[in-house]
Parts: sequence; C-alpha cells; structure tokens
Amino acid sequence: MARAIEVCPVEVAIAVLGGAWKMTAVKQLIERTHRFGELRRAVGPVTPRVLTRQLRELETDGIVTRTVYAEVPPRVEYSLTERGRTLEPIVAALDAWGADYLDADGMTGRASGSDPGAVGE
Amino acid sequence: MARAIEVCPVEVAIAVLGGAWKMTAVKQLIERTHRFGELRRAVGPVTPRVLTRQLRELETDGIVTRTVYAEVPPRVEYSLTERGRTLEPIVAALDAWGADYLDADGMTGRASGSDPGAVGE
DNA sequence: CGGAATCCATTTGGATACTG
DNA sequence: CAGTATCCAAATGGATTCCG
Repeated sequence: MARAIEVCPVEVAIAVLGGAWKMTAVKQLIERTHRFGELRRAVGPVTPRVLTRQLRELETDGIVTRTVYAEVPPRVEYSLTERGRTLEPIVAALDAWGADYLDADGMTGRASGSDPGAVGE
Repeated sequence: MARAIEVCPVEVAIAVLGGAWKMTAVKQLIERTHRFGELRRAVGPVTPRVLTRQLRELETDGIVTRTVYAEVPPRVEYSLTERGRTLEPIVAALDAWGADYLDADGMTGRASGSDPGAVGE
C-alpha cells in the first residue's frame, strides 16, 4: 500500500499498526513491559516467528523498545517508546469500536466471536 | 488475521479498516457523499478494480452505502452509514497521528512524503 | 460511467523443526 | 528462553482490457 501512504496520513497509521497481532501486542505493552514468551502467551495463538517479525517492525517504526539482557537463560523485554505511548488513546478507541462492532453484530456475517476486554481494564 | 480477530477487538477494527485506500476513502466520505469516479480522483492513484473492492468490503462491513441510480449515463453514489459515522473521531485521530509521525520523521526510513491535510479541513 | 474479467507479483501470516 | 531457518498457502494490491 506504499502508494496510499504517500497520499494520506491515515494510511501511514494503518501501515504501522495494520499487522496481525500488532495492536494486540501494543495493547498488552500499554499495561506493562513484557518479556517475549510472556507477551506471546498474552497476545494469543501466535507463532514465535510471526510475533518476532511484528515486534521487529514495531521496533523499526519506533513504537516499541527491545531490551536484551545478557543472561542465561536469555531474557528479552519489550516495552513502549514515548511514541508508542501516544497510541494509547487510539488503541483504546479502536478497541472500543471493535468491541461495539462485535456487540452490535446483526450484520452480514464477517467477524464473530467475543472478548469483552478493554484497554483500561 | 482471522485468529487475531477472535482474540482481540482492536484487531477487528484493523481488519475492517486495514486495506489500502480504505481509510482515505472513508475520510473523503466523512465530508460528503461522492460518486465513484469522483471518489476515485479524490482518493488518489487507485485503480477502479481495487477501489471497487475496498468499497464493497466497507459496504459488507456496514461502513458505507452504495446507491445506484438507474440513469444513463450510470451514477453510483457512496456515503457513510451511521456506523461509518462513528469512525469520524478515529479517522481524525489516525490522521493526526500519521501526520505527526511523518512530521517527526527522524526515523529509520519507512514512510516518506508529506500531506498536511486533516479531516476537518 | 462504473464497473467486471483476467492475469500476475508481492506481501503476509503460518506450520514445523532446529539452535545459541 | 528467545528466537532463526525453511517452506508454504492464501490474501492483497495492481495493470490491462473489455462491457452494459
């Protein structure tokens, strides 16, 4: 969607946040720092390979920080950057909108399932 | 990203809004109803095939309405539904965040280009 | 005018197995 | 523990051409 990015700022936001599990990861990191395996369990049934890539992209985009501790067993912690923190209200809004969307679900039948969770819980 | 959707509401929002040009189209429709060609020009260098698909998906998801006028030459108008209207603040927030992201650009080098446009302009 | 049809390249997410 | 390597399937975006 490179072409769209050069035309409209909203597409930039979507480009940065639009991956599978990305927003869920950010949502978890809003609450507190997580280490990899911990974050993985919190996010859902995501494979390590995929989660790693999402996190690396978020890191590249300046949303999360990756801290490696030279210990054994290895420990890697992920946390939000200042820029990542600016996503808080957006994540909350999207989360609420998504929940409402699922809730009001009387529609054509995309999306189903439920999760009453909210950001500030 | 079907798996993620069943776990977290924010992913639902991303799933609905995450296509190329989708948010840009919604952003245009917030201001007023557009007919196809008009919307196409307003959105950017998008091919009819792609824009049509994006709009159909938004229609399926209850975000936009497609009205066909039995005239010649044919006229098709797109507008936001009530549910689509609830995206206004989110679009505005994403737009502002994206613009700020581009603006503060001291980053690694994804996204470049500019567009000072905002929703309420 | 507003698409639909066809075809194609890339990107994306995922399963599985292995490693420092 | 926190990945990486390899391979794969599906979805996504796009170019081009044609139609009612």
